[in-house]
Amino acid sequence: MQQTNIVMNKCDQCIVRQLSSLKALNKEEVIKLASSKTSYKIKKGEAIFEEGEVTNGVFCIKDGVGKLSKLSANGKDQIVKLVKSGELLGQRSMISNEPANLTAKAIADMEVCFIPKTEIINFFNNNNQFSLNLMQSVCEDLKESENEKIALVQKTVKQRLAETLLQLHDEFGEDADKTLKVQLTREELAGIIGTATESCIRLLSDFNKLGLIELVGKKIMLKDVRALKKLADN
Amino acid sequence: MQQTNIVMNKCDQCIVRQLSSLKALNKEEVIKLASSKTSYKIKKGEAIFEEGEVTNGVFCIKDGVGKLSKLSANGKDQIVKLVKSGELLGQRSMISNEPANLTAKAIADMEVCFIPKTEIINFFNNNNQFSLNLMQSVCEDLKESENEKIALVQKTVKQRLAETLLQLHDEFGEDADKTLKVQLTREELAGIIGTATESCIRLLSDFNKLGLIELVGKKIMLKDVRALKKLADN
DNA sequence: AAAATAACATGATAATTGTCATCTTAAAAA
DNA sequence: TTTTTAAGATGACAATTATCATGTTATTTT
Repeated sequence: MQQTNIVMNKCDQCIVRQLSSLKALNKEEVIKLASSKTSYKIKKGEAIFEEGEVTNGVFCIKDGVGKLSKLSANGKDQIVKLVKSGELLGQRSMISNEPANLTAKAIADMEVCFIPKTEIINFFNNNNQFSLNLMQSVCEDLKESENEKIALVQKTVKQRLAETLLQLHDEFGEDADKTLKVQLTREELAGIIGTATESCIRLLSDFNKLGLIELVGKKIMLKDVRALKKLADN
Repeated sequence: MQQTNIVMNKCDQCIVRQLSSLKALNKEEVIKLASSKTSYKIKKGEAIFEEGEVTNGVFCIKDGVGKLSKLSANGKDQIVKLVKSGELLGQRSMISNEPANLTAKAIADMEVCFIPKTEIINFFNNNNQFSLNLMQSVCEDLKESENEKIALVQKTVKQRLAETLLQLHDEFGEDADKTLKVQLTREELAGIIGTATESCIRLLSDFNKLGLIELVGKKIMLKDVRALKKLADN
């Protein structure tokens, strides 16, 4: 009794439980979840899963930041999405019954839990609110992906960089020194906006000269959010 | 009794019922469906719904071809997805409880049925197989969107055109004269691959000269599928 | 601390793609 | 059928972006 309580609390108070589709689970379900999950620590740069791998479950992100990306023929890494604590990972391929379409790697040290597919399917079939949540989460991803697809075509690299900087600021916030909290290399930033690393660096340098941002070493501080917004929207 | 049978058969034998998530519905549910749906005919060029519109339900495509697109600031129409008979339309915004993110227009004369949201939610909550199907359908869209997003960045316009021609051939097949069955204008084709109309026309002309395709008036015939595949995959 | 490596930066140049102008042909409207 | 409009085609040119080369500055590793 004592033990189940401890285990339950572990999942019950978890940030993922509070923010993701899992918030729809009832006490009993959370207890089941806690007993079937396994925890991992993943160091910056390491992979959670790789493209083509069969995951057979989803990953809860307790802490850290990760990237979902695909390697191209010419060796460039196109980043499809960043994920942070509170989110679930690998929902799509689990539901589609397919190997992972993308590689998931840690950008900052991560703590994740793995939940086996059988558990998720069970929740999906028996908890309408959970299945609706999961559905809405995938729908949200779809909308975002479609809009990014459109932006890739309709906006210039400069516009996309401005837009991405604003998004990173919105989603991850800033450090005490007012710089962006997510620590991306220029190469990774280029991978998000879909351009060459040099182009990205050059534009950051331009933005810096124009006073839109300030480069503090490798870190980036947004100086003129209004102008960046204007630039992003053309 | 006689009447319910007739109505039920109408939906029961419909191609959408056979191909979409709706295949999971049982007899009773199909009867409910048939009594709540409304049918429309939509002429080529007309809209089913427009961006920003609240649809409050999904559309079944009984016949015809449609495009989901978004108009850019400079007046260009980026096509996100083509839809054909047997598919459902507007699932995402219905589930997300949001106005439509994209505009849906007919590319060829269409017959569609509208199913109100209340019905779909009802099926979703009471029929596990239906909700799983719907989920998988959205997941499939997501995977496709992500892969297209990656292709948009990692491939040249030439490669994307080759790829798109092959996809159109795969998905819609060819007419008796061996030309592609979907009748897209050059502008629409350009909207799919995400390029300027002139660039698209120029590349089609190049492909023609290289013997990869043949231009029969406005129609396109694939002549060398193998070479097109090689080009698309780089 | 020294050496090695990775990340950042910038110039020079080439390739790709977009824009504008003009023309032809096909389709729709009068 | 004639007129008008839309779609397709092609050239000339400009803008954007990628690539290659090279140098500098931070990080790691030894």
